Amino acid sequence: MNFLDGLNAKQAQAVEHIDGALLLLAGAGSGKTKTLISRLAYLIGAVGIDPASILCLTFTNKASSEMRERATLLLQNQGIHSPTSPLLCTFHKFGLLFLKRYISCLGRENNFVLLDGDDCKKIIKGFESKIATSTILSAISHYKNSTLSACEVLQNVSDSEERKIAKVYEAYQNYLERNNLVDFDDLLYLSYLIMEQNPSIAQSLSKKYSYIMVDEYQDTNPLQYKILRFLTCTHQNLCVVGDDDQSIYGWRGADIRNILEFTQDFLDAKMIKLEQNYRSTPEILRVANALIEKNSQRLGKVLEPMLESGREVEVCSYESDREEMQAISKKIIHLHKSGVKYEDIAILYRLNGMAKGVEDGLLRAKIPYKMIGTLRFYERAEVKDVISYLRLMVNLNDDFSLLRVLNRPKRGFGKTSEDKLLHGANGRKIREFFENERECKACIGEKNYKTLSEFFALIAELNNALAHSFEKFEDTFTQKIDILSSYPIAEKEERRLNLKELFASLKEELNANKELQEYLNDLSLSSESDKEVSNSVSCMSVHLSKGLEFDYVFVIGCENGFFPLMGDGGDIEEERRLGYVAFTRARRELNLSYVHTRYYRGKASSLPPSRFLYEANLLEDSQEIFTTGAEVMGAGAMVRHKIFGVGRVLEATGKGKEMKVRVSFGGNERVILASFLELL
DNA sequence: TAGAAGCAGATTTTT
DNA sequence: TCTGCTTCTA
Repeated sequence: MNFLDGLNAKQAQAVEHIDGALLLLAGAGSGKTKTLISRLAYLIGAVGIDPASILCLTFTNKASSEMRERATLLLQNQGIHSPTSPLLCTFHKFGLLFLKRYISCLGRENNFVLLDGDDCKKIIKGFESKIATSTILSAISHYKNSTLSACEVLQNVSDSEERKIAKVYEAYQNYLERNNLVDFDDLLYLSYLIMEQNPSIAQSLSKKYSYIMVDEYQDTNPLQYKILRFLTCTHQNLCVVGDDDQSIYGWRGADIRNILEFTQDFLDAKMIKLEQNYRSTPEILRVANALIEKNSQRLGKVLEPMLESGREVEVCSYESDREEMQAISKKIIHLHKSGVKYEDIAILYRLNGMAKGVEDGLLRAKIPYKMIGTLRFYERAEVKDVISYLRLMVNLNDDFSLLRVLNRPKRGFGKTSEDKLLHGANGRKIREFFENERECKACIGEKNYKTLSEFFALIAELNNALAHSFEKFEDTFTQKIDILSSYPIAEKEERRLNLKELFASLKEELNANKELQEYLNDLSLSSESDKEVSNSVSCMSVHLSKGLEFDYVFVIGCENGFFPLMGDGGDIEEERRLGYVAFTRARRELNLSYVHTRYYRGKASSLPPSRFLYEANLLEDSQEIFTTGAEVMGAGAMVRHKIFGVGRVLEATGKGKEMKVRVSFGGNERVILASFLELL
């Protein structure tokens, strides 16, 4: 058997570990995915374990499909074909499958509708409150991910705001239950509740899945941890893979203690460290190691370079963000001319707010680029509109979808009428209210009643068309519903393409005999229509870059305050891990830059270089730069700048930290924040 | 009803 | 600076 081919000793050791808990601590670029896939194939192909008893959980669809494809290929190459296959999916998909089967334990029907973040926001807004919906939503999410019910939260509130939020949580959860709706967190939270209330279900599931693997274990939250505990209640065959140094979702409830304490949590758990890095040059790894070493909460590992030496990590400073992008554009063009493909280059930033400047800069330099993560496919308004129609076709009682599209395209049923309708329905379903013809007419008027009636007829017509054929359905839809009518002409073409894509995917799934309802739930679970990046520079937040790699990486905005980001609730260790993730994306060259004046959210800010640059030994003597007595920098004074060298002050404006000076460096004039200069 | 104008608020976001 | 919400006006 050749399942161990091409693996190093540690990787092979992990693959051959069969029974008992295993923590595979896999540093960036250490062949984590390869090892995981080899282990999956090994269990099936070499050990002879029934694939149906293997469960493999990931966080993203991308990760699970990649694993599925590569493991299948590996097994095929070994001539192994099995009638069964392992369950390989995201945590949330697992929750969805679980609820489909067991939600009846909570007295609910299994035709529930899965809500996305937008829908949840709207529901929350319905419960009037002065607190920001985003605050409430993230609090509720946090409660669910900590397995706290509204009731439990209410018993432990300490102030009035918390109490209000808890009340909304209670109302929200009741609402979801009444309407048989489920949010993302519920997929796991309700699954947890069911297993907690029905130990026999947990046990039988644990027996069914006697080998469990979890990818990106450092990102698990307490809820996922508890579910894993249920799934392993009859055995300890849990293999988790992760990197404590790449835990960057603490703010979303991920608990780094899950990975730090794994070997204490699971009996006789073994830990194998993968520290050999096959991705980056020694120069890049030296910098990444130096940075992450400054963290105290870690299991501890050092990335060992396997590649040959390359160029030193470059640190550049510029006067403004605009100049920064100009310089980076120049470098990119230069790289491209020397044969580097655009798709091997990435620009990373800590804040999405910096994306705009990056885009402008690349546009000006005529460099093809791709902004990743700006807007998700299924979050686009026109896509959501169509989805709402589809949802209504499945469930006429879905009032959210109804209210979203009743007046889209415009049917003269505006906010006033909507308010009347809701007020009149008084908690009843709109459909139900509509059926009480006389009462409803009296409430919203003849004209609106007719609109509503025609609307319901339209939904019925769509259903009839779909029953006939998909083509008939698509025809009817496009003819009767002009979704794009209210969008500006400039946007229409792109939106039309999105709809085309949506219809194409729908057709494909329905042809594969999928139910419309099933399609809709899966759609909510799938994030991006990952079009393959070809011939363009990738631009994204550092968070989104996790798991990706590029030959050339530019990390912009390395200013103290932006990266690390300082704000309340800021966690310097997590910021540092974020820096580590950013640095370790690079294979050949890493370029870090900071600027003296950055325009962000319409305001200019002048911040010193990132402390990470000092911690990674890329800059020296932070004190000297920060603490120069700016007050004495009058005209004529001689100063030194880290980058521009020695110059003479021509003019000084502002006071203290805000003080700026105009300096001549050998004839070149620049206006610089005084704190960046050293007085000679 | 629907578009315009005015005003607050704005990390990171795998599902 | 930009978005999304509320209020105002034709």
